[in-house]
Amino acid sequence: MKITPQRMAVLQALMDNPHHPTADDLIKTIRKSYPNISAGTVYQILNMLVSKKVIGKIETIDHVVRFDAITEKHFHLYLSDEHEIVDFFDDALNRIITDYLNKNQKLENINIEDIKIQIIGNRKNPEQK
Amino acid sequence: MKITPQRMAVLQALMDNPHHPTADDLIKTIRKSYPNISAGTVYQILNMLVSKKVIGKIETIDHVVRFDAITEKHFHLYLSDEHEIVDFFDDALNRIITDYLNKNQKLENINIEDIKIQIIGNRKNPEQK
DNA sequence: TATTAAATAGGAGAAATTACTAATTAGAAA
DNA sequence: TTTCTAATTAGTAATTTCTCCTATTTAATA
Repeated sequence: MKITPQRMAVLQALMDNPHHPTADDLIKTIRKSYPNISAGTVYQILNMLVSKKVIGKIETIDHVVRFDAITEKHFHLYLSDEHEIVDFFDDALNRIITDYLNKNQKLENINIEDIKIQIIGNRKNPEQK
Repeated sequence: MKITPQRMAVLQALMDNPHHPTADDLIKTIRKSYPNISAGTVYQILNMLVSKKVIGKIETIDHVVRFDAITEKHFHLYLSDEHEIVDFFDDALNRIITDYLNKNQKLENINIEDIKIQIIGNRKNPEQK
């Protein structure tokens, strides 16, 4: 995996943006300092980074693909009213679920690689963030 | 919500297919017996059924939108090698997670509407299904 | 039967993503 | 350094998936 200016720009742009940007968001950001980077290149780099597990690919409840620079294990809380994704870190929960599933007879023959949890909800008092 | 031949055909096709078909799969199936149903109509009906919670809309890890006739609460097990989605019913697990999250301080101000769990894995001995 | 509203077909169009190819670039070898 | 080779990229075309639009059809109502 070579280091190229395009790859650095994509990774930098994603690391600078904690709001789970879309491919298009990233293209627009990168083009401010790198006007003629190709959209195809950005898509290709994002896919490569995802396949190498350097970044994550997630999806909103309304089926928009977004990217995530945080690779530590975490869950996503989707605030549907606000169309916002909030990262949710909880090792204990992860352990509870993993242990539970590992003990499950039905999954005896399954090698569990990952568990994804999406919590869908909304703020009880939206006015006071 | 009127009963029309198109709506019946969409629902029937989805109920007859336990493999979480895509919209396109459904269109092809329905056209065998109903050659000139419009793709737009199928999409529109699927969306309506989803919004009325008659059916579910899910997504593979490779971001393909699929539909699911089963509306009981369940999780999805993605067998990535086989590109297959298996339904996974486990009320106990659902309760464990729900209780845990409801007790969580960080989610105090959040009204949890739904929890989606996707287990990603593969068979340990793929030859002997 | 006439009227009205809802639903559909069929095609155009939009958005996101991929495929392709020629040109460029990076790193290795000489 | 220069040359070579393979990987990478830009730019564009094409594809896929899905939505939008409108004329037509169908169904329900009076």
